[in-house]
Amino acid sequence: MMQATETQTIARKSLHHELVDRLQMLIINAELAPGTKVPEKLLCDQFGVSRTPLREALKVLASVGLVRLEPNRGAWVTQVTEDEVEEVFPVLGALEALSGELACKRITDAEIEEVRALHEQMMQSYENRDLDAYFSINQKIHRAILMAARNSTLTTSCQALSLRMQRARYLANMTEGRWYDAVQEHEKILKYLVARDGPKLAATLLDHMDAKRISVVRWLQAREATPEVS
Amino acid sequence: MMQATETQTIARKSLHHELVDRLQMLIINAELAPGTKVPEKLLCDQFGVSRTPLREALKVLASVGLVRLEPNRGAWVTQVTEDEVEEVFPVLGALEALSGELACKRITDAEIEEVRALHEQMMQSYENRDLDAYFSINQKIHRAILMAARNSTLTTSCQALSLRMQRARYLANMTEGRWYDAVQEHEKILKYLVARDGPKLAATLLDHMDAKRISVVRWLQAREATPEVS
DNA sequence: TGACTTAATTATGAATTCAAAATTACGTTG
DNA sequence: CAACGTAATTTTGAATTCATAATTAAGTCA
Repeated sequence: MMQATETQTIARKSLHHELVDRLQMLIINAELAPGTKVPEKLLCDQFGVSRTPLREALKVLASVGLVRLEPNRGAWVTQVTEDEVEEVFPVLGALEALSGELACKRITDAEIEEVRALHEQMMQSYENRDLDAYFSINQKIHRAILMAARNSTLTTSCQALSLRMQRARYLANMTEGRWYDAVQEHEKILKYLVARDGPKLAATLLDHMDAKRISVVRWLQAREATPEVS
Repeated sequence: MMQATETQTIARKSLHHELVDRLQMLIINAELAPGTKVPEKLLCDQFGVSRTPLREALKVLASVGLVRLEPNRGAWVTQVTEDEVEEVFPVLGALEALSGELACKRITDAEIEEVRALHEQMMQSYENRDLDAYFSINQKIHRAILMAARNSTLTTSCQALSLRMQRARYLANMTEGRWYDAVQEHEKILKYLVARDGPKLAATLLDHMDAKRISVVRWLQAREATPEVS
């Protein structure tokens, strides 16, 4: 009746587009380690593609800052630096604040219920001290608010910057105290979303992002002071 | 003593990077018309390059939304739609507001003087009803504020979105009334920058962008109602 | 003539090839 | 044996080639 769906899935996007996604994943999960060279040949073999589409994908990744292209020396996975964090988080904050603002105007009751459900799941993860689950749900909440803003340009911009900050689980570092604070912030986020109070939600998201920035910078600084672990 | 600088300049960036810039220019100046197909072969001939680097450049341009890639049907120059304008301007507004906020914290007295000089030039252009000069200087002012914010991520994000809105001189359409208002807004922008009043500057830039959005949408709507001119 | 097939042509996506640059391996000399 | 210089190897950037999909042109039949 129909071909295997996998064939369709692979055929759906062009090769280079598929590769952009795959490479992004590898970089975010630090399977391609920050600061290392992108092993072009190896990846071609692994994905079973030629260098042409892979290199096309690398150009795209370079344009969003996930890799750096050095003339005649290939592509290198970029590292998250303190300077970069200080730059990206304020921008991300402004964009998330806008998403909150817009979401309050456009979100449906059903969508609010979805966020509430996610929020409760997240709280459960907090109780269980299950950091992986907490982060996964956390991201879903932010994405849900972004979706409710009904602005694909905003979505794209936000996600591009988020990706850069998501690398190597940098965000997964939380002290007990920071985790508690983050949870409190999320209570406010839900409250203002339910109340559809745009300005207050925007302000809270901005604070939330700023607190995250401080936490990440602190961790990077501690990391820097520590001798490199293999 | 040294090679011709042009050789250096050409050698500095890779071919695909150079092509990204060139194609961007062609699209912004509508030499590649919105809605038309990107003439791959012709451009290769004109630039004297093979398809490989040109196609790499097209993938990058697609990722920022200046072209759309249709599977097996090539690259098409995207059109500025009303929906897109309604999406992009709020995001650009949030980013410019942030740039104003940050600029007030970081701008030097010398830089403020530069902006003031640009502002005066722009006013002169307004007196002379020289729209081209006005727009050129206008952009320089916004860029100067952006530079003063000292945030390259913000700069990149802003410029990517600005590019999309700059296409085909859409912004160059102004009624006499809108032009007057824009000039008033710019007086406020300068005033708050000089006073280093971040919040007020941010708010003014936001309003400025919103007014621009309305003006552009109005023009697009009028355009839509008009039978197509060659 | 005008709609529909089918064949020729062209354009696209991706693999391959090739020249030039960078890296590595090796040998030489102080 | 350590530093330098040179040759072999690998990698990179870009041109070329090739299979396939899309478009155009030509031919057929009502």
